[in-house]
Amino acid sequence: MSAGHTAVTSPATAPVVAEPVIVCDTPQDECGVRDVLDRLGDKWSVYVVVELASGIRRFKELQRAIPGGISQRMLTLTVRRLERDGLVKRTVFPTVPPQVEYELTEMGHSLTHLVKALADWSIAHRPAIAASHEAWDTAHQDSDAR
Amino acid sequence: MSAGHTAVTSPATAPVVAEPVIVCDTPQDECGVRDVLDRLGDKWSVYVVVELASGIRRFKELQRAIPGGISQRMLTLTVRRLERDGLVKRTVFPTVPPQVEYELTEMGHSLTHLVKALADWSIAHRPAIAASHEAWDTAHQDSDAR
DNA sequence: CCGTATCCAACTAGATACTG
DNA sequence: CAGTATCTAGTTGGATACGG
Repeated sequence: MSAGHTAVTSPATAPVVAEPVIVCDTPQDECGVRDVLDRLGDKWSVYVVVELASGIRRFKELQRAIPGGISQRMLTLTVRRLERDGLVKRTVFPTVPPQVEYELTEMGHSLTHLVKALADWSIAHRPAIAASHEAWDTAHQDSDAR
Repeated sequence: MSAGHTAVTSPATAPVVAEPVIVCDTPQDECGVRDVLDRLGDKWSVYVVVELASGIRRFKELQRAIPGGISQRMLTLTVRRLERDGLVKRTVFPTVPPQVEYELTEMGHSLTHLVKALADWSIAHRPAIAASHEAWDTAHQDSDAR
């Protein structure tokens, strides 16, 4: 195609977009990304999904396994929400003392694939992000905070 | 066999785990999923990334394009954070009036692939989740506080 | 046009105590 | 053991006004 000629409107000339820019059809409607994020974006849901990905867990087991120490209240809320979403199945055994088991549903398991992808990306780019942080902080230590 | 009598130890018998249960090596350390989620889990970051996936945008363009109407404050905070993370590149043109352009970095573009995966999952499972919600609500409209 | 600063409302999450 | 209820602290996000 013809070389650069009239880039009147914007100072930027090259689109630079290397990839096919995959996203979605309707930028105005957030395509549904928000849905998943509203589900996993909270503080604990991911931990529960990750732990449950390894198998069936009881309430207390779940609580102990989750790093950071989740409170009973938050674990209950999180697990209830996941159950309502159909990602987790809750089974109550009418024993004494009571026993409740949690496990991922099929849909819940399919989510673990996404979580895995997220983790992979995170680990792969962690050094780059850390470097970017340092560069930014260095460049802004005078004008920014303090 | 015997009726509900002594199911003391563990009522669950079969592991039921169909998939290879892919997640990560260290369940105790959240594997790094939290990192990405802390980045995308907020209210606006994803919208910015999605919009920027289509090309270079100016501040005002970004603000107008984002559904729901983001405030200047939040757009600034969001975009600054993404810049610090190395996902977005910010270019200032010393013109009058000032002009600032935002675009995804290479790393930012790689993130759009994840966002796409998230969107796909969301759209694919949206009906199932909605159905689950309805079922749950119906089953709990009596015992739960509406 | 592109922000920054300040104040304030809303939501989220923790600690604690109590129930079945 | 597995929750529920209540109260409170911390964080997030919006509105507005002002500055470069």
